[in-house]
Amino acid sequence: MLTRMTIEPTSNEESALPLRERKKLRTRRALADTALRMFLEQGFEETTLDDLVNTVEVSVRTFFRYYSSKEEVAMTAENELWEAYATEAGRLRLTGPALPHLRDCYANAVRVLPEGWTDRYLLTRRLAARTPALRMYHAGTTLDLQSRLVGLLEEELGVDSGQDVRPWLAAEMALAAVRHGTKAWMRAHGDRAGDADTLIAQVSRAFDALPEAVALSPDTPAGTR
Amino acid sequence: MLTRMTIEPTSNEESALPLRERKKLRTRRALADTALRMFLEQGFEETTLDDLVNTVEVSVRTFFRYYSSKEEVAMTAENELWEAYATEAGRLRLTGPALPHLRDCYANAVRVLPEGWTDRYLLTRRLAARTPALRMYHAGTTLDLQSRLVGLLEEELGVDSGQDVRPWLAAEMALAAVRHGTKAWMRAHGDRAGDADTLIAQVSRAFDALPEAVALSPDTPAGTR
DNA sequence: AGAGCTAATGCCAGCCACTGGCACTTCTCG
DNA sequence: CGAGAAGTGCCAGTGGCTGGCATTAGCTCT
Repeated sequence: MLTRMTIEPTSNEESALPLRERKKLRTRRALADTALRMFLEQGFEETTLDDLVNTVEVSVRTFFRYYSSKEEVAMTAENELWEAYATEAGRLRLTGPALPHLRDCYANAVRVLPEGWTDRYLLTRRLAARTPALRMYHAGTTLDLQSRLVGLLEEELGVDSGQDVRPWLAAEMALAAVRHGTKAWMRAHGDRAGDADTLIAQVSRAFDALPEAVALSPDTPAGTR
Repeated sequence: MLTRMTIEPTSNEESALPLRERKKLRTRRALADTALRMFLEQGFEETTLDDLVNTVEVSVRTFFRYYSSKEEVAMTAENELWEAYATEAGRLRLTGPALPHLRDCYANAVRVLPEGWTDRYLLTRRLAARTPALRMYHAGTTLDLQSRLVGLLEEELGVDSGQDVRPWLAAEMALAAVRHGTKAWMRAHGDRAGDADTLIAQVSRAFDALPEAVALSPDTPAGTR
């Protein structure tokens, strides 16, 4: 249907793609959006894959051509963030200390994400917070990201991550800051939508708390929130 | 239970237990040992649960009364370590800086583990290193441990982990040090058995590298291995 | 020593996530 | 428009995991 489109009709958005690609994108999004909605409404375990694919009206087989697991489709929004984070981190040169750099890369990544992402992300995190299987999956996916960050640090610093634990430790710290900054962000939002700037602020705050955390001791009580 | 047993027969080992308990323990160990062996020989994915339970000669149903997943039985040795670590951390008072304290608790935990544990652990880690599903599972189980450590830090430091990210960050750092110290330990052992002291040494080294990792920067190249 | 209790096990039937193979439809491009 | 490719659906199957119930085996008490 609608074969030509030579004159570029509306040409709005990213939909200047061939028809087939647009349909794929629609299916992909329908799956992720419906999954998130259904999982939030009836629970992750309680919603079967059949429920989901029947609602979206695709076959199970097709679902698995888009997403490799039930967990993955639930965490789409987060995976988009990881993708953006890795891209940003690979794009910028490292000129100063590694952790502030990774902090800024995170901020850029969040800003790069499309309109409306923040809301989906908040919902995704809320779902994950009450679903053990998704917390597990989350922990797993950060392993990939971690390796990628180490690869970049290794390159920029000219160290060998096979010999030097520090790049690994730094990457772990960055991800820890992201995780717990995000948690603080979620806590701050009772149920109204969160905004990207607050997210960035909370995560940055967590990054900045890293040095205090290393030195954490009964003698030095006070600190950032 | 254990009504009489007044004369204490052989009384060797921990097997001064009632017969039924001893059988359970034997089944439990047979499952873990056989699983580890089979997974290493033919691969984790390639070995079905049926293979395992047929070899040990128990029913599938019984298997799941001992272990809650295929992953768990594979990682038994590591779970013993987490258990010991949490126990040690809960046992000792925190008098100085948190991270050195957690480092020492880890060392104690390793020393508390029974004879022969180190070998099983090395094999377990080797298996995990080549099995994505187990790396995922590993990442998941550390979440539990992390919460427990935070609970303890919270108590000792009198801070509210709901308001203060630092205990979370410190716990993450401790686990990061454990993970990458362990990795270094495994690298050091081509294929001969590793010993507990070297493990402790490598993990302690990683703990001590944490401050350097926070400060990691192109300007400060050198550092611990 | 034997009866009665309870814990542990085995068997069966089933759910659900996930996969390979093949036929069929739908878009694309020359 | 027609050929080839890309995407989809159906089907049958595997494997991890669970609930329910009958059966067995260790424990306890007299």
